[in-house]
Amino acid sequence: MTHGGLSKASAMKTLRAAPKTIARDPLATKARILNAATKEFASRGYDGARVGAVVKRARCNINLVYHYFGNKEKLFIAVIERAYADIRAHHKDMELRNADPEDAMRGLIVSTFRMFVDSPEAIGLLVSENMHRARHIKNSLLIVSMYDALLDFIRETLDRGVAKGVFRRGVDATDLFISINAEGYFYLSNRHTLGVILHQDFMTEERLRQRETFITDVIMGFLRP
Amino acid sequence: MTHGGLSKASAMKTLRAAPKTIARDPLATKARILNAATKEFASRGYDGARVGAVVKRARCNINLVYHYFGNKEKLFIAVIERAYADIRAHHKDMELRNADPEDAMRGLIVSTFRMFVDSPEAIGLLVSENMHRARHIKNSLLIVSMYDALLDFIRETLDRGVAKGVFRRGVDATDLFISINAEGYFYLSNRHTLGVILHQDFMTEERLRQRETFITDVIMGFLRP
Amino acid sequence: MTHGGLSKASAMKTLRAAPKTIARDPLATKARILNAATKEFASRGYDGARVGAVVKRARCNINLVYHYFGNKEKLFIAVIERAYADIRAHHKDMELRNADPEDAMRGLIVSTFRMFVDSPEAIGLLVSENMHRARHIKNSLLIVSMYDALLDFIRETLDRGVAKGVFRRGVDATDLFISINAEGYFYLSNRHTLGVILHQDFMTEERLRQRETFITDVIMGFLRP
Amino acid sequence: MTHGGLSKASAMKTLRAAPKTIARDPLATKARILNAATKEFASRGYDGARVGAVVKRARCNINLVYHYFGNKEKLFIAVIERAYADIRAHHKDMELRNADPEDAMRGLIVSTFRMFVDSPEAIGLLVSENMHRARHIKNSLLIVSMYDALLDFIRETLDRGVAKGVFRRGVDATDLFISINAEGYFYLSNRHTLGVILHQDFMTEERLRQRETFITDVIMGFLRP
DNA sequence: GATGAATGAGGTTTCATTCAT
DNA sequence: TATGAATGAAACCTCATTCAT
Repeated sequence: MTHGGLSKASAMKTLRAAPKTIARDPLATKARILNAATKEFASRGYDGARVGAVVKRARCNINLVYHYFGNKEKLFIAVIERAYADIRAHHKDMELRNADPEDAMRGLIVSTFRMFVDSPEAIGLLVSENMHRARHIKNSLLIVSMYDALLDFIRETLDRGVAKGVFRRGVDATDLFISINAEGYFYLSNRHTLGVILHQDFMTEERLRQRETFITDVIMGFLRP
Repeated sequence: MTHGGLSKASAMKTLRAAPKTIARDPLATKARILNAATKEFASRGYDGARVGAVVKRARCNINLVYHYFGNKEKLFIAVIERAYADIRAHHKDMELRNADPEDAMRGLIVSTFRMFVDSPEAIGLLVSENMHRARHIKNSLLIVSMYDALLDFIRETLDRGVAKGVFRRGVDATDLFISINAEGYFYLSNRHTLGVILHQDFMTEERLRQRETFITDVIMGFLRP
Repeated sequence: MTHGGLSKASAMKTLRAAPKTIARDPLATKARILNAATKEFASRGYDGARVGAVVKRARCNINLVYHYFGNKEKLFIAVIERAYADIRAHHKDMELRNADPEDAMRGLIVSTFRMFVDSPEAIGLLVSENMHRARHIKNSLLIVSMYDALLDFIRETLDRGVAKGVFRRGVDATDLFISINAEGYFYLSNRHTLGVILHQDFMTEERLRQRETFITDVIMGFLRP
Repeated sequence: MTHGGLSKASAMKTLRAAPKTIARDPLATKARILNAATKEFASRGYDGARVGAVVKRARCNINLVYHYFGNKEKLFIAVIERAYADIRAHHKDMELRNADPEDAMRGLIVSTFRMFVDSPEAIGLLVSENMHRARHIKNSLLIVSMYDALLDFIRETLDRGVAKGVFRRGVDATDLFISINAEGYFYLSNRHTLGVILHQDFMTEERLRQRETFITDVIMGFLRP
């Protein structure tokens, strides 16, 4: 997920007359709103987010938000739909790359962790959506079936590892998927409280590398036969 | 300055109405407020929580909240301080129980998971506190040093396991602590979105037992030499 | 932490009602608010003033006050800045009118008194601002230097009177300025308590004329060599 | 007026058992409340004053205020009645002291100014009472006739001065009384705004002496035949 | 006499949303 | 398309006052 950078391309097109308002480029405006909303919702949560803050960040009039997205809730839905799509896309190109089951698994672990690190909005949006009991994504057919392929990939990789004799038998793919995500998600989502009770800064590049290695060790160590 | 003259009626009519009291058990009232606030903050987050909802749950006048706790933020601090104390107490009596390092580690894993299961508020409060960048617990000396002993326990258990030849060498206690928490926390905190994308109900007793076993397997499997 | 589970209904129902607009003349609305606020603050003081009373007088929605002025305090600042500007403007056109020092001084005395009489808000606002230890005007560069020119005028008039032999020597311009204001201000600001202890109505046109004459006599009598 | 010191005498009696509460001396408690209320009302005005602040200053329970004084308004009335009595008492012993009319007049001028300087509460209370259109003192028979004697004294002194040839003829006693008060009152009540627009500190002992001299010069200079 | 719990009313402010241009 | 004025609802909080002990 690379929001905040998404609008750069279309923002290029905005260099024209300039009538008296900044941008007269509907698509760019809409993208700017979506990017701004992503940051706002991710960092403050749905309830903490202010549509006033979104329009400030997007440097546009508040009514454009309502014009393009209807209301706060629909704006939020647009935000998480795009976020989920980005997350899933992030995984897709990795799935078919490795023939070796151990490399494939290691790739998934690292890619999952790095996705959370590189897309700080992802966690914030997931937090919000869970606080609201997944009310929004529940109705999104797109999202509901988004992870079927990924689960298949995990299952298949596990099977190939077992067949090759490098993975233990009987590991549940769903639980494994959850664990792979959990190890990175919790580390990042709770970095502030963890920082306080563990007296560390968890966001230095060095510490992140240590965590990446640790997570890989945990999962791969567990998978050993 | 446009002229206007002094206004017609003077104010100073401050005679208010007479109330009629009901309860009259201060400790119980305060406890009721704290319990109600815990539920409200945990389920809605700090921003989503409404002081009005707290008093409704606590069946008391709204001003008692301000009488006893000052304001919404101080009430929230009181809530998380108690929550942290409860969580920590939950671990304390477990720490000294097992001589065997493997049993001790298994005990910690299970106890951590069950704590999250049995105290649904814990996760909600942690979520909120992290969304606000831990700004409340940062100033709580009590909380800041709360986990030092637990970390020592983990370190010592790891050492004993290594000495006994049942644990691998060189495992970082902090990362292990994070992983043990992550495995249960994420499963529960994200159960709603996970439920949607994985088509499962993660809160049945059976599924919870499965997860408990899985987490134990992951950590203990990883720790194998 | 007492257990309680997540609460029943989720929030996020933020659909508000639809309003029906009336006016639509922003400048007039803003002016109406400022005028109403001037009266309210002047007659009740800053603390006694109610934003609700302002909007009632201005016949507008309460939020427009916040839309245009930010908050109660900023509204108050806007009110006193305008009031000071009006007071000062009241004096300005008088300063250059008289070549004769005695006429000039008499003009200042009368004009000061009449300004207080004609702008009943002025006194109320000054009272309020002094009760709050001038904390609002302190930061107003405009107001801070507003009276420098008037003081120069007084100084110069005194000098010319001394040179002409009609004023006594050594009169402090600042103290004279204070006295000229004091004589009218106190008479008007304290008219209610004075009315009670002196058994008079101080606001009849006749009584006001008597006071005007008296003040002129006091100052000019004092200035005699 | 010497509030704030009034309770010292009766506070002496408080040195006894100390059951568990600070003072068990009703008179001292009542006096403490009255002194505290005087300061609070004087510095904040009626509307700005908080009965909570009064009880904090008086170090007593809030209900004692209601027990002794009924409510906020009655407390305020008690405060200004005592203040007026003190002001009047301040003048009384000066009235009969001087046989010489000029000395008597000078004495009144100085004594009035010093009364305002030494009793900072006096001005604050007068300000409040005038903002509320003298609502409270209007019904106080004591206060209504309090100044009759003082006015007589001024009239008589003026007459004696005219007879002696040192005062001008035809000066109105009421207006003179107002002016004598105005010169000191305004200087002190408006010292904050004056400080800002005139760039001076008006409360240094030196500046106060300068003002005292100036006021005396103004009135006595005016009274010259 | 003294205390602290409890209450109701209302005040300021925020915020999502819609109307009018 | 874009803008800013206008609106209603509700949130947090304060404060004077009274009840119960």
